[in-house]
Amino acid sequence: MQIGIVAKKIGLSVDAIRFYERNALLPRAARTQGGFRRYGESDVETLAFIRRVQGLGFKLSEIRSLLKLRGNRLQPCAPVQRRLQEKLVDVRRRLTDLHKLEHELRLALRGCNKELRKRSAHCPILRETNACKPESPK
Amino acid sequence: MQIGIVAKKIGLSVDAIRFYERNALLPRAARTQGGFRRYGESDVETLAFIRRVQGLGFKLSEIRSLLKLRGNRLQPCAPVQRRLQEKLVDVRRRLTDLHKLEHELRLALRGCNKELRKRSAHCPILRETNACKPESPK
DNA sequence: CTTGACTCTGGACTATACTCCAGGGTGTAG
DNA sequence: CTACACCCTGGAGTATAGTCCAGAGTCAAG
Repeated sequence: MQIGIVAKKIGLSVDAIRFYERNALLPRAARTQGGFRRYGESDVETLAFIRRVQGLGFKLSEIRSLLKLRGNRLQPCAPVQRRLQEKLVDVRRRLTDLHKLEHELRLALRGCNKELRKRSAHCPILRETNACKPESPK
Repeated sequence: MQIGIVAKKIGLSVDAIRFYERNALLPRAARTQGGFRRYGESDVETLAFIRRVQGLGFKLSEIRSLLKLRGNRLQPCAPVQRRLQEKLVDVRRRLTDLHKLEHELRLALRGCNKELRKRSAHCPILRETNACKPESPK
């Protein structure tokens, strides 16, 4: 298969596949005499794997390390599990942060609404008053 | 006040303040003969404002537009409210996405645990089987 | 052999919000 | 006057995950 076919099959751009090769997510593909990349089913599977774990929130550098485990003959679950666990922790931290942000935004909006009910057009966010104090995010 | 003092006061780096000036978040500061920036209280307030809304999740380009409203004599609440509302929608979308991701990760981990209970060390994530199908995140 | 679709490489570019640097000038206390 | 801390400018670098490009070559069909 040539790269365009694979790209279509997996739903990636040709450029993305070449990018993965350049960045050691894929081995250097076999070539025709003319220099065209030739792919087989196992390449397609690798790309599908990449998409799969990317969908789990892993970044390419992390995927590189997952791919090494995958290349291992006895594909050991434990290290994968550890990575999943870490990623879950990370996602939960981001969830917490976003929930806080949502809260702050709702507070700020409440401030605006209050002002509008008073028929004042002056915005409490724009005023210097600490209308909403987001505790300087580090 | 010179820039270092302001930086300390607000909790920003000197470089960040200069960066804001270069990027039109702050007006070009007044200078001494020697070319040192001189700041007054209103500059400090502007910087505090920037930090405040940055804490609400606004990016610098959005803050630039908020700063225009702030410069307006009658600081109108309505447009600010609209922006807050949009930001809230955005944050909620991100929350939804992250919740989905958390779910996927928990599913994947469950797959690993099941495998370990079977005393098999082979990882369902690493196998080509669609152990977890993240629906190609377009 | 020609045509048209496809592919090759290397490098530049995108967005974000800064940080870090060199090489030089300034301000002020002693 | 001399230190020494501070400041100036312009530009490069950081991380991420690619995209887009020019200029050239290749492949398969007709």
